[in-house]
Amino acid sequence: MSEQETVQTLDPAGDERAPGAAPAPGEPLTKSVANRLRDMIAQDALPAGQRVRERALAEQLQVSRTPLREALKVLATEGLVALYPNRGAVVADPDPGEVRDLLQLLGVLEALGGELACARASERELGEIAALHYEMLAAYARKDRLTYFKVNQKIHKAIVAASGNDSLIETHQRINARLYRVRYRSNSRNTKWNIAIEEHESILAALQARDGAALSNILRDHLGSTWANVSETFDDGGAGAGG
Amino acid sequence: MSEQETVQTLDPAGDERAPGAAPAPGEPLTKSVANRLRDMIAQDALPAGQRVRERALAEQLQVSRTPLREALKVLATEGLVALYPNRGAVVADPDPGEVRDLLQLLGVLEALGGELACARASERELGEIAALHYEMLAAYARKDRLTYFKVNQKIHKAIVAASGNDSLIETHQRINARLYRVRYRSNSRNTKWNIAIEEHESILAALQARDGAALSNILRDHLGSTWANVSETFDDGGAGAGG
DNA sequence: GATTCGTAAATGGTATACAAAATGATATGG
DNA sequence: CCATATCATTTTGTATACCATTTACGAATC
Repeated sequence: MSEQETVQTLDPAGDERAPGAAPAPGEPLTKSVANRLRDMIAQDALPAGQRVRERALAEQLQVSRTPLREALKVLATEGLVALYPNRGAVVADPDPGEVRDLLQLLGVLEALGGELACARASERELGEIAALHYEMLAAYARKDRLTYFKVNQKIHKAIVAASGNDSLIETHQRINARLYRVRYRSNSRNTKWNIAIEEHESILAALQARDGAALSNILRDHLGSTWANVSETFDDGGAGAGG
Repeated sequence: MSEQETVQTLDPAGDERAPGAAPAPGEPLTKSVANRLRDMIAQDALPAGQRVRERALAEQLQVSRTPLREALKVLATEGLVALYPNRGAVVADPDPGEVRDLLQLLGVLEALGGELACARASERELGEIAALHYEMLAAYARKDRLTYFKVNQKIHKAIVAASGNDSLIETHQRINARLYRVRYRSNSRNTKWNIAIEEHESILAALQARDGAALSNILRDHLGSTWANVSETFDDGGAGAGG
């Protein structure tokens, strides 16, 4: 049997999906709950380090414990929560070392994505990335940190998406999700904003020149400077994730 | 902060764990079932493309449907099975394009692992990798393909483990698991065995010289030739070229 | 004879109930 | 006043029951 139809990956984690309770028809509750939990973690509705009470959360989400527990197992596999036997789930709270490791990993993923994108991206995809780049510059000119952050994420996602390597795209999305909260926090205190902008100019240039080797190196270094910013937030404010 | 204790990652997928029904005390059934399913998939007890019947499998494993379903959700997140809404689970059966993508991804993961290993591995770790290397040569001399395959896997795993980057180690393990079956099959028909051996000599040399840049490049190319072997096992001869 | 519609069996999705373990409080003894 | 042990409550783990959807099979019709 070779029916392929619409496969349920249980983890699309697409761009902007409607928050709240938007139940797609015929969609398993587990998937819907997993998506909602990811959003809640990303926007600190479920703060890092906080214990997750199944019954309370299930009631809040208007579902039974069964799909919630299945979703938690998925989130645990993705590294967004940690499971302790007989003691439930805790929202993941990566320490500096873990964040550094994740950024290092994300670096090589984006490096590969950029290299493949240079070789395989369509002109239309390159144009869209360029458009996002200028959107980002606009946000920078307005000192609109929130918009900058979101568009910045879109750019990196678009570059990897242009690689055409689905496994890479999914892995990148997953690692990125684990860093979302930390990077969001770091973004609001980023003191080296201009450096990031300069690097992005190089990124766009290499991409438009389809210089895969150059783009690959830039992207790795780019996340190196991201680490420089993020690590600062661990020094001063970050310590006690007040729980 | 800092109760770390024994965190349940739900996916250690350690080396050789006892097959059959080895119930660890106090271990959640979901985790145990997930491990058993991974083994069953790896050794074709659950053939690729086969539909998974929940009730039958649950009875076979002597558990109820609940932990089995939770385990299937985890395996789906790992890409080992695909879930179709209201139509159940199917063991993943990657097509050539997907295998090529996964190998490309695995390549950059091992490249990073090798680079970090050169910088951070202890002498003891290097010694163990060298020992495995000679074990592999022994299996090659005996034309013992099964032992060769297993030791080969151990070597690559050990290199990445020596990187010290836990997130990288876990991601590598996960991508590798998705390729295990295909590579196992390809191993039994590998016609370029000597080339792989030569490459492994270079790998060991670069590692012992702690030449991270060199090892990084070799490991990427190494999986390129792995693709050359694997693609032969697909009847149509493989679509598209490697990297 | 092929196709389509209807019905029945089977399968997956969700909720609930029960059992085991852990956490927290309280009381008691030092 | 503090430490410890015991007990009640809470919470997780697992199994089972119920419902919705899908799928297979057969009959009727074109």
